[in-house]
Amino acid sequence: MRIGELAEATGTTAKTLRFYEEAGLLPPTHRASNGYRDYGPDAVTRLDFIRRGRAAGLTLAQIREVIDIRDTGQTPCSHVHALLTIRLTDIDRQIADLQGLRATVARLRDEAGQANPAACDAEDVCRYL
Amino acid sequence: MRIGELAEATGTTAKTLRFYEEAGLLPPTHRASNGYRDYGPDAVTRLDFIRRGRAAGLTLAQIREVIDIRDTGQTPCSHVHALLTIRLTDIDRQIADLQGLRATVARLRDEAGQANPAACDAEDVCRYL
DNA sequence: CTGAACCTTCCAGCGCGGGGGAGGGTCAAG
DNA sequence: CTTGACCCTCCCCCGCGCTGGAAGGTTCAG
Repeated sequence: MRIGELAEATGTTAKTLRFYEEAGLLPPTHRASNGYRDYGPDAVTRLDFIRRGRAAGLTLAQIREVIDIRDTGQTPCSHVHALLTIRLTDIDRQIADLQGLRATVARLRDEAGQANPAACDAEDVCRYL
Repeated sequence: MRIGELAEATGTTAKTLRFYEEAGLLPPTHRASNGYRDYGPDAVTRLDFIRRGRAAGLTLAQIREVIDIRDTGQTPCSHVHALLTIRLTDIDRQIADLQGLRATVARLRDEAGQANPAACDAEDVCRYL
């Protein structure tokens, strides 16, 4: 299949597919005699894999890591497990950070009171922040 | 005070201060006869304001908005209130997104099982993702 | 024959918040 | 007199994940 068909089949764009190839996420594929890229059906599988990784919040670099391991013939499962564990820790930290931030912002806002310009003093400062 | 002193006093760098001036967050300041920037003590106040805004997750553009309102002589309080309300909504959405993502990633990881290479098939896919 | 819809490469830019380093002036101490 | 610590402007670069556009080749329908 050609790049446009693959793009449509996987819900992405030809631009992105060329970018993925450049980034090492898709192997350089066979070219037809006219120079057009010619993809087999496994390209769809690989792109689905990439899409799922993205949806799990993995970076392209992390996904490429997994692909590289697999391409050396190893089973990347334990690596994926470790990656997802790290990702979970990250997410938990982000949630905790955001919850702390939420409390701070809520406090600042509630101290303000919507129509209380007196809380702004004459200096270069708004006491809300 | 000179730019390096101001940087040290506010826990930032001279580079960043020049960048803030360029971005309209710091007013172009008085220059000494040798061309060096010469800051008064209110620069520290303004930088603290900027730092607090950053800590609340506001973008430089949002902080500049507030500063611009204040610099036209108005009290930016109700604007700040609105800004923080929007920011709260954003944070809540981010937290919800992350909690959904956390559930997804945790499920993927727990399906994997740390030492279960059988979950990797021979195709270009790891069933964990 | 012409036009549209594909494809190719290469180069540029976004948004965000700066950082690196070149190439040069200035100033005080030793 | 020199050394070192500052300061100045200028322009380019980072990560991240693409996206847009120019300039050209190919293929197919009408």
